[in-house]
Amino acid sequence: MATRTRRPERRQEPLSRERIVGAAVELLDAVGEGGLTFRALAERLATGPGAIYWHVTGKAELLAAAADAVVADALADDGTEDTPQEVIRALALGLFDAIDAHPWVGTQLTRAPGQPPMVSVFERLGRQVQALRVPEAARFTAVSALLNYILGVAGQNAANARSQPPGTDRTAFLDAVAQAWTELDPERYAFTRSTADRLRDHDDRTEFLAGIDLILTGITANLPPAVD
Amino acid sequence: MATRTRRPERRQEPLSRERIVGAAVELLDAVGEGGLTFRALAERLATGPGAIYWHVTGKAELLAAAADAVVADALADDGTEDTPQEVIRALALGLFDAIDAHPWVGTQLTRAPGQPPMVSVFERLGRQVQALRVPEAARFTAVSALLNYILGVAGQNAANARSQPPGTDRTAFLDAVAQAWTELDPERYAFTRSTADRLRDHDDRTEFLAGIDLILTGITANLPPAVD
DNA sequence: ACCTGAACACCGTTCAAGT
DNA sequence: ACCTGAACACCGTTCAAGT
Repeated sequence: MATRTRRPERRQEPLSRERIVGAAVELLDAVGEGGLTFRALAERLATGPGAIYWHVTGKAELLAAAADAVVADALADDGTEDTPQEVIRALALGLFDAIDAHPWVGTQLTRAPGQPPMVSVFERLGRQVQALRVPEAARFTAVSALLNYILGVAGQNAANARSQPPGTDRTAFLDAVAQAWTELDPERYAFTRSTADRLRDHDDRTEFLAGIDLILTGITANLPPAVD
Repeated sequence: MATRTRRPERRQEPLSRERIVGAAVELLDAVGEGGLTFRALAERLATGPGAIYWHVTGKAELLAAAADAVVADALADDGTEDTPQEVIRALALGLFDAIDAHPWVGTQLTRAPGQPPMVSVFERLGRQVQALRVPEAARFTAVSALLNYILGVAGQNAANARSQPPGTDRTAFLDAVAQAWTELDPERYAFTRSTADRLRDHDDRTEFLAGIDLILTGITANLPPAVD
């Protein structure tokens, strides 16, 4: 009976929602948004496409679950920052890094408001905005601005990734775009042309954070003085 | 021969890129993102699906062209506003209204940087940021923040539209989400729960503009004093 | 040059049949 | 309860054949 115990069969564990979502994340990372197929996923799981439907209602839910898994991971640790600004920056950077590592998440993040895991982000941002002493009437606006900005960057990241085959060199990509900018009409696109160098040299992460800081500055600009 | 001149045949004009894109916009508006099909579009144009490929390379280009047509329309008039802030607000509102009327545009707007028509938006924002006396080194960040915020709202709008059948009542939708918020765990989602009323009553357009103002405040907060 | 429409390859999803 | 995989409906795209 040695042969039977020596090497477990290909199908090690039974299928489960967890395994399916995990395999979906791997597939999405490997081949990008267009590569997630029930057939490809089934092959990876050594089963037929129909089996997946026992654990997941369809592709939309699968995609959402994959994105949620990645984001939940990024939100896992609460951090030990001091000021509300620092907490917000850390939260935003955590999301940014997750999306940077899994660009397809960028498109999935934008969903009807109040779906997990974005409601968690909303909640965390809200608490910090509150801690910043933003008056109640202005909090929704402040949190929405931060969230929309984050979602915008996320979507842009996803679009950049989609426009290139997965794993393409980032510098080469930026060089190409910057080059295209310098070839624009000098009159109609004077500003864009003059910014080509900045585009080429900028660091996405730093730039993202600078945008967060801009919004934070706006949020805290006209706060009533503290009265404790 | 009266019968021949009385009523022109179904196929009035010859096919053209313009007509195709126009029909695509109508179809997208009528049935949403999922409804744009080469077969449905061909039927609307009283031709076969293959004919479309003579004028357009594929679905991606068609979608992009449809979005560009809508956005170009929204950017058509330059406005007569005075301050840079006012110009930026008017530009942003123009985009917002276009996306509000054609939610599917929201997903198409996010593309590789420097594609028309977003490079026009970038350019216009850049000129105003310059007019605000933002120093050169900070302009790229400022414009990116504004643009990413706009794209985030656009994407959120598109997601909301997608989550509902086209033409669903907006108030009912917000009521449902707000209701869901009030049913969240009181401890873990204290802030979100307390914001449900604001969500229900807020006006998207006003809120969007308030976010723009927040970023503008951040951009102008620490400018060096004018020295003219 | 431009249009036609059948055909191809591929996809999400279903479902009768199995264990 | 869970899995299998053939089958269905539908899609983007191609292309030989027409005008």
